[in-house]
Amino acid sequence: MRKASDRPSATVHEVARVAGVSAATVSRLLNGTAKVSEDKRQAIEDAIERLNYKPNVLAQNLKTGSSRTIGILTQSLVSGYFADAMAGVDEALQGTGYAPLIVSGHWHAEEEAERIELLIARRVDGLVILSGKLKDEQILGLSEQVPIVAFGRDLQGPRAYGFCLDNYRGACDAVEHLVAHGHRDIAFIAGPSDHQDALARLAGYRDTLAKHGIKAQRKLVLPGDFSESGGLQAVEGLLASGQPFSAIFAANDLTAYGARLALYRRGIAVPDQVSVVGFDDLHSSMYTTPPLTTVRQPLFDIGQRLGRSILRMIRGEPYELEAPQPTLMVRESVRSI
Amino acid sequence: MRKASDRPSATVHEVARVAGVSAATVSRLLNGTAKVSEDKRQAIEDAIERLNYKPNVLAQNLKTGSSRTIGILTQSLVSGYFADAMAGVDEALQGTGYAPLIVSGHWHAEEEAERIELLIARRVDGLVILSGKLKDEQILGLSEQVPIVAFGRDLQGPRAYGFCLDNYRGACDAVEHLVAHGHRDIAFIAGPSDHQDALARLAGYRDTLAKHGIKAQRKLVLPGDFSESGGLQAVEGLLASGQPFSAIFAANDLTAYGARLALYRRGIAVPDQVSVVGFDDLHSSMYTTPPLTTVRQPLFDIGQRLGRSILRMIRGEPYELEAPQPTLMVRESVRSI
DNA sequence: AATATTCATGAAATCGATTTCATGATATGC
DNA sequence: GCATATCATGAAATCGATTTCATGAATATT
Repeated sequence: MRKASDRPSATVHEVARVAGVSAATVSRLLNGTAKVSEDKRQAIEDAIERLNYKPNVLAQNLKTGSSRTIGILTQSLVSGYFADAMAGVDEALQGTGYAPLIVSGHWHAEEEAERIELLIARRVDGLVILSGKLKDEQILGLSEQVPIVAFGRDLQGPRAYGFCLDNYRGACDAVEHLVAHGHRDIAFIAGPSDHQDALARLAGYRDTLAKHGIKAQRKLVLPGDFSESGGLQAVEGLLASGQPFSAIFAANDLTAYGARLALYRRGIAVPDQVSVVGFDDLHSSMYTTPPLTTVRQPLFDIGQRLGRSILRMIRGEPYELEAPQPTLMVRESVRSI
Repeated sequence: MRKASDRPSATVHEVARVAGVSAATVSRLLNGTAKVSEDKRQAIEDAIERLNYKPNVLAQNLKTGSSRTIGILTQSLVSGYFADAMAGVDEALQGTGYAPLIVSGHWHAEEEAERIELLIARRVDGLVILSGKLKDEQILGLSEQVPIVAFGRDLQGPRAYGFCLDNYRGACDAVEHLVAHGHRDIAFIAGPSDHQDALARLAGYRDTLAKHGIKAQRKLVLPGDFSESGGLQAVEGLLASGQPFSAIFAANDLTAYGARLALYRRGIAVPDQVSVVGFDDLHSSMYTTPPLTTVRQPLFDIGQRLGRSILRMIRGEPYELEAPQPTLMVRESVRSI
């Protein structure tokens, strides 16, 4: 089914020769840069058809100085959290002629800087940064070379713009929910102490307890690391400490999964004996047993906004600025006492 | 902290002028294409340092006709299954100068073909295909334009090579495990009926039952679609049918999650009343309650092999051919009866 | 009808590297 | 000591598009 003409790699010049015009005219027609007469248009289109001409993107890139590529810096390729955001960016890029170039920094500032260097060397037209450990000034500096939008940091510069989800508010909502269900001995499994989001969630937890006149128990705040094993260990520690508690607020869903498993292992029923609330709303949280009540981050939506914004920024158009809001997804892991 | 010389975009010619040599010599030094005398080497390196010269990748791409890019066709950007494989490919590409360009076909042949077209237009040097609905002949055809390695299909061509995991064997192992634990009424929740892997798993299920002289009950084979909701509905249907069963083998982990939730909703304990086995071994399967016994596909490893193989193929070197084996991960969702 | 504009078009320059080809300078062989 | 082979090097061509600039034709203006 393969016509001889299927062989690609005809050039503008060949097309021009066959159509009896100059290469300039072909280019003009293709890019709509200038009007070309009807008869030549026809001739050129015929030639293109006949030769199965496809412009050489590499040559276009060189000439225009742009790779029609958007760099995405994520922190993990296997995290459902980041995957959602990346899918959003991808969606926003669909049909625009831009393709995403994805690299991972693995939560390591040096590696991030290195990967971004690579992206810039490849002449990405814009950069989407998802969280990470780079300092704001570094990003601002980088933005002199390439426009940047970021999630997970508050940035504002001529060519850099970043926003955070309101983690504090999300945490408040979660704890309010537990308090409203009669819980007062609420444990919190924290995230990494050098992580902005984790800190905001901790603050929301503390302030909400205080607001309701609940004394904060030191022993109820457990260290964690945003991973399942961290959650598991935290709960094992909590159980071992003998400190009474009726609910757990985990700094993220993975932590909640681990906590859930630790309770299961000890034969403690969720939510009948202990209630659990997470943060993030990963896909799988809808299908845990029981389905997890958690604070939703609309990551796909965030990704889309980032994608649209970076395109706007590249084109010099104004871009949107409102940060999305977290919402509490009430499912089945919390019970009134 | 930004020196004036930090401004990039010096060219070979500027470097050549500053170093008092020709552009050709600079290129030769940088690529090691030919020997250059010690004094010139020194001069060139000084000039590069002084001008903060970075080769323009876009120009290199045009001249060499390669983009130093590997296309990855996945079926979903948010699936933990594919994410693992992509991470493996990424890992294999690390430090080789090749970057991955990821597109998703969403299990839709036309979309796959379209995206691949895009990748080829971008002059990817190689293509990694993860599963999908394209026909083998289509892939073979594509491989005339670009070397291809694929997972999830058996391919063998001059510039195309694909392998599958032994899904049949994995399914046999799973069912053997259940039988060995005394189960005879084993339900199977299938995958999409147009999916090669799903069919192989079904065959493994049937054959293993037969091998043990267990009569296959039609009502014990439920339709599914590789998703949680499919698993949930399947079990609801099974329960409604009144057909007795003591174990469920789900065609993949997501299905198992859904099945698990359906049982939970009816107050049926896993594994005490019903045992469950999955397939894939997603990360989260280690932290479900109970942790899921499942057949592991070493997807990261597979991704690495794919990445290494495509690089080899591009360079014209011989590449590895052995397919990886599935292994049963025994955890806590199966109990003897 | 004569001049001023507008307009479509092609030739050639350009983007920034790599590579061929020619050349003059060494090194080697007899 | 002369011819030949080897070698480092630079000038120029090349990859395949886009874009500037010049030009002659067509149209508008008075």
